[in-house]
Amino acid sequence: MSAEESSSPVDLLVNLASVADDGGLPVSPVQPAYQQVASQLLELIIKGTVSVGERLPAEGEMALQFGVSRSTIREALRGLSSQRLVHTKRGVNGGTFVAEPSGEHVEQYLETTIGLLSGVEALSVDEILEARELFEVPAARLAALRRDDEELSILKETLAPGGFEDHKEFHFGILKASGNRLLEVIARPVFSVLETRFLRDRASPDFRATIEHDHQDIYDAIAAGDAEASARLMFGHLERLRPSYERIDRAAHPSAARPAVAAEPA
Amino acid sequence: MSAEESSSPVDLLVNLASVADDGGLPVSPVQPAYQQVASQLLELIIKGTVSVGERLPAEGEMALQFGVSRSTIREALRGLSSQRLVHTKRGVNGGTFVAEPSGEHVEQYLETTIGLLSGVEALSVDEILEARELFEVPAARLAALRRDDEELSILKETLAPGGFEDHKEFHFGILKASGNRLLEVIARPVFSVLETRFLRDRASPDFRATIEHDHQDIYDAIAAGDAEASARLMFGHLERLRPSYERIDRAAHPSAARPAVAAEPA
DNA sequence: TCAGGGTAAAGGTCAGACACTTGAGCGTCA
DNA sequence: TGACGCTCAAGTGTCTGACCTTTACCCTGA
Repeated sequence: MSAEESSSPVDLLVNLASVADDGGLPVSPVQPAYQQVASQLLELIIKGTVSVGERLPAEGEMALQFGVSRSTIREALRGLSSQRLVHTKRGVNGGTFVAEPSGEHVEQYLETTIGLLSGVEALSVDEILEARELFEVPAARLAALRRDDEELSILKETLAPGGFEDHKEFHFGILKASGNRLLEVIARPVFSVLETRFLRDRASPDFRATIEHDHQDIYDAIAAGDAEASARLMFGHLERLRPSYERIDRAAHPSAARPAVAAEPA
Repeated sequence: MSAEESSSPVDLLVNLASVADDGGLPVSPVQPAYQQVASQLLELIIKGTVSVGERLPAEGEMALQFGVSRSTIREALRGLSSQRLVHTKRGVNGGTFVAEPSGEHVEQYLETTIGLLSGVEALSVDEILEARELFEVPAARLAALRRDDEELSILKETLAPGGFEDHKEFHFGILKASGNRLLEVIARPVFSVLETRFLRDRASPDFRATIEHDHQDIYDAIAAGDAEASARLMFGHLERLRPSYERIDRAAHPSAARPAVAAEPA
């Protein structure tokens, strides 16, 4: 422990040797060094010991401080950077920086994972459809109450021509207008998974017309600030779409066939 | 391209050299090799070219196939394994395996990320509280309709002694009883973030008693199968808890002060 | 004042070596 | 015959040390 300067941006923990728990039934005594390093860095980030945008020591320095090789440090860093907790820059003044957490990445992650879960019977289409209802119906209600003019005009633009993307953008627009960013971040990937993995009849003749008609009605309700109508119409819209999604084995859980619970129009 | 045996479990893509897009405004022409490798492996996993539980080639083999060094392969693998897309085992018959996606990890990831987002003004407590309401009120409604005897008895156990953990377990029990695993996976971390980061008055005198009383009422409604009462009571419960959470700067968005939209008791 | 090249810090990549883990096969001994 | 234990080999984990590449900054000269 050379107490030479201690001028490093962060005083890293440095105690690779302790075993930590695990909890798993299989024995697995120690974690690999790269995991231990990653855990310690993660802790620094979560606890705010290093703040967003701050630079971590150079890889070589960290290797010295942790008492491991640079490769090990790099492997730990790769794990963190793939979770968008840090990002690296090359060149002079380069280095590893604590990343600003972004909703976008969460969405991307959720989309991948929900897709994977559904492909492994850990999640049925019914559950995803139901969750979508649970998210988007209230979102429509909130949008009617909170949308500002800009959000409204963006929403309106998605009504007109009938581009493929507009279907998606309409729903995303409502989520945005709901004013709840957590809801938005969570509901978007749910929507995306349904659209990209389970939607059939994508080009059916009436299908498109029905959707566009529904969207128009929902838009009108939101524009009018009628919360309950917005919710009711969104609910009807989603129910109408329901048969268009492919069903896969509904495993385990005895979930009722038709939820029909999300909205309760007066 | 040695077409010697081609007996490898997976025929990897091998085309490190193409640049791929990026989209970012900053120039950044090519991606690092480890990212390209990670992307290609990710694609194999998402598209199901390699299925869950299957073993990827050994690190050394992949290094040959991709035309990069083993360190590069390992860095790519670390990224994937930190997202729980693969996991590695040592020893004979060890290797890198496509992981079974698990809800648990999603929860853990969401908890971390939501916590981080809230610590960076990208998410206000109000939004998280509102989202919780949006998730748990319908969950209570669904639980009343779907809970089986086992779920009910587990729920009952969380009522009695008043342990600290029981508060949490009660809410988790309801999410489980809702029968929607996606809702469960998403709502649990939202709850956890609120409890661990924003809850004050944790040990207030009446606080505990109020909570336990509410829980009892909700339990009774669920046990009775009264969906609307369950939803209404859960809504009331959450509204009552609301002042116990710390407020932070509500940035940007003009979100209304009191949502009070999640439930609409008849 | 501005353009151009040099420089050095830091990440990216490579090669090769050795250590550690662990299942499987084999052999020994009771 | 069966249980114990040894050895082996495949594969990940880790280290070393080198070199390449990128890039902000400085210095020089027109």
